Amino acid sequence: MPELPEVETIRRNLARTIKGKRISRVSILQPAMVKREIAPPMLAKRARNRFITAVKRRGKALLIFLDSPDVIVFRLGMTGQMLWSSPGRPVRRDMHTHVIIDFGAGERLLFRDPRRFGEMYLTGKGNIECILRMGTEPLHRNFTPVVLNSVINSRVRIKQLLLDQKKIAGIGNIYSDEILFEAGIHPCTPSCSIKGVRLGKLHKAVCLILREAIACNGDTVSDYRTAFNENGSYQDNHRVYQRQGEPCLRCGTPIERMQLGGRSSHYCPKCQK
DNA sequence: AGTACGCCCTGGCCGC
DNA sequence: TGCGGCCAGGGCGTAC
Repeated sequence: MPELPEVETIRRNLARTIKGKRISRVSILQPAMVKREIAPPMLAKRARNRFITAVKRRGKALLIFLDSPDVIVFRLGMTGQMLWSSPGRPVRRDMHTHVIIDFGAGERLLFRDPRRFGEMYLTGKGNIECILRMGTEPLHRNFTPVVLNSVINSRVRIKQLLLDQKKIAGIGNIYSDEILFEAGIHPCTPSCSIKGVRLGKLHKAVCLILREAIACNGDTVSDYRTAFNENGSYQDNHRVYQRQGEPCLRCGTPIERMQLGGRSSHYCPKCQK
């Protein structure tokens, strides 16, 4: 499932391929995937003939900036993919391909999403923050232990808090489990009870795990692919995620799994207190 | 207001 | 072997 490291990998791929290019056509094959007030035909019309000035990311959202007041926002949900297709390495569209952005000369970007939890929309550049309403960017240099302390101010269990995009942007179910293991913190710990050394460890773990995952080009547990249709490799580095029953890599205790707020949570009962 | 939960969707996997 | 049913979960809407 695309979380911050996966979207960042795709962003870097697209910055190399589509930045500076002109959109010749936008084909919306599945109009239901286009959300918000601007209807699919209008979106296609407003994006047509526009140059792409930048490819950015905010949390798990991918932002394609146009040389107009508009920006195209993609949210990939659980199984969304952004696939780059060129004459040298063509990608064939299938029943799960919902949008095709053509650049001419056989170059195109495909938005695919089998489970259709993703979405696409067009909005004004000035509206982005207002629409996304996301919290702090964990890899930005202004994300400090002091900032982390200020957002973990509730009694909500830390696992659920890490998943709250309004608090910290971009962390999903895989990385929240991996971060809490790295920090040695039990997922049920009340957020506001994490102070001092433990807070420092948590801050360090957030930065470390996310950077490590980006270095791996993300985590392919199921559908995620880079924009070049390649697998990530972070799944080979899981300490706890989907390792229930297997020995903890640190102490050998079997990894446990529990439901927390409707999401599965994996942890070592001995290493995480 | 802050928190909890159900819903959307479909491929893959499990068990009979 | 085949098929029915259930599970995964990001983000939002609703309920309490």
